[in-house]
Amino acid sequence: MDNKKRNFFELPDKVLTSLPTGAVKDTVEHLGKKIAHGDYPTGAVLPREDELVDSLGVSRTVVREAIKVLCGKGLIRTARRYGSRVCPFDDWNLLDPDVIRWHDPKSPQTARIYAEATDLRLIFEPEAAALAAVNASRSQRDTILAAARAIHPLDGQSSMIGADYMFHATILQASGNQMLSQLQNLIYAVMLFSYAASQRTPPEEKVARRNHVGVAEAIDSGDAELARGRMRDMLVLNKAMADKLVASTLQE
Amino acid sequence: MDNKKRNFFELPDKVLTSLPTGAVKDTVEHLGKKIAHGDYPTGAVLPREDELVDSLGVSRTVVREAIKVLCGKGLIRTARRYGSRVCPFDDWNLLDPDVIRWHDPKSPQTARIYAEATDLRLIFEPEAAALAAVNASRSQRDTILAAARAIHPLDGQSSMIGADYMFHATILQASGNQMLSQLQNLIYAVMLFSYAASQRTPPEEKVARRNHVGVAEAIDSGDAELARGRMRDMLVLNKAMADKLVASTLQE
DNA sequence: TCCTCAGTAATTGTCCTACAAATTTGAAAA
DNA sequence: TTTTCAAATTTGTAGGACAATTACTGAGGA
Repeated sequence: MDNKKRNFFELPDKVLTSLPTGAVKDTVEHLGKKIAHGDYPTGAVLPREDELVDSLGVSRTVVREAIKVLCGKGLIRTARRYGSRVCPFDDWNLLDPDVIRWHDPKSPQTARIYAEATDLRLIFEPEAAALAAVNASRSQRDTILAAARAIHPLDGQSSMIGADYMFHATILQASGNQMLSQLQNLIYAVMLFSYAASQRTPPEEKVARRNHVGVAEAIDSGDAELARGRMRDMLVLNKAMADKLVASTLQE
Repeated sequence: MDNKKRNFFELPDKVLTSLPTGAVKDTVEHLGKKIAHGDYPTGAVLPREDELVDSLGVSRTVVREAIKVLCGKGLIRTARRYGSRVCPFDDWNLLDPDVIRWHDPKSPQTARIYAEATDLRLIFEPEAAALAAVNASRSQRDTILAAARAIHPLDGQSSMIGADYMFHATILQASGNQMLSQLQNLIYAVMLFSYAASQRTPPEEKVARRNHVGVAEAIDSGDAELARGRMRDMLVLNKAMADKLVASTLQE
């Protein structure tokens, strides 16, 4: 079966703000990113609605609907005569797909967030792998195996991330737990960050691929214990690299 | 120190939709609950904006802003000439505090969700306890201990839930991981469901209290391994009860 | 100088109307 | 039966008016 396409696993280029394409979506994205990037620090007041109308070139209707969406995600809070203030970070819906996606992968400020996300992965993913070993369907097992084997450094970074993401996302889905499955957004963000922040060396890539295949085979064989252990080992290694990366990013 | 107030741990009666109080918030809550309760099944089309204007007695502006917020949480999707359809359940932001809160604790339909949430708790709470044993501040350890000891069946259900919630929420906060901490919404929802669906017997309550205090003392002593183990044991027991409850709820 | 209090101004909240854009529907034609 | 095209319908955007709330200002008094 050598005729299988190399670039099989595509990155989800289309992001999924469930808002319809249009001015409101664009405005939400624009403001959401600016806030997540720290352009407006905690407690800062956003420009008035009128000013946003002028600067963004949309109607007040659009500005208001966008602001309401951001309120719903906990990023800002509005009050009459006061304006729109940026909420303290604790109040943000950090697990919201959009909020996760809006963090700037290239910003050192968000390195801390990715460190926490990596810790979370270390908690969830071994269990997800164990559940997947039991619950995965035939086709899911195939996808996981194929994705693991598709991690070829030769194919370019985009293809690698695509396969890597598909591997982890499918395991979460195969766990059979829908809430667990939603954490794939987190994994995706962590991946973008780590790929953006560091180039892995070819030997590291080779190890990564072997580890992924090992996990996939354990899941395929239905061995929950083995799958959990291998996933944990892989992520521990991952976390060690992430911590080193975060430390170097923060000290700059 | 017997003069400490019994009803010390209050339930968070005020819900925290970060939307300002007003017509928009009310409309979001109204529609969000109806959708989460299954009044509009997947793929169903919501009433037109005009009809909502009439039936809810608010302006179209308000209806539209509310709908946009719900779009942002993945509950619905809008299109010109088509209306607002309810998205498939997979697309909902199941970890959004509001979405979690909107599930009807008394509906048997949502029992499945709470089963999944209970599984999730079993995954992350033992680790949170272990982290808390290491990272908790002095006052956090005190709060955890006090909350565990405040689980008195005599004080009434509301007070019990309050103490129970404070116990688990403080542990998550003390873990030092902000994303982990946000899962306290999940715990709160599970708690409301289980307390609403079943009355625990006094002996069960006594066991529950002893278990909580055991975890709290392990955290207080800084023994991460012990804390993890005790939390897991407690939750395994909890899950057994939850599964029994879900089974009986579903077969009705 | 500092405090109190009432008035004023500023900002978001709600309502309304009008029109644009897109897409389903249905009828007409090949 | 299939294709094409027009019409009707529903959400999307724009913009204006006023209400409600509250931060700010300044006058007056202690």
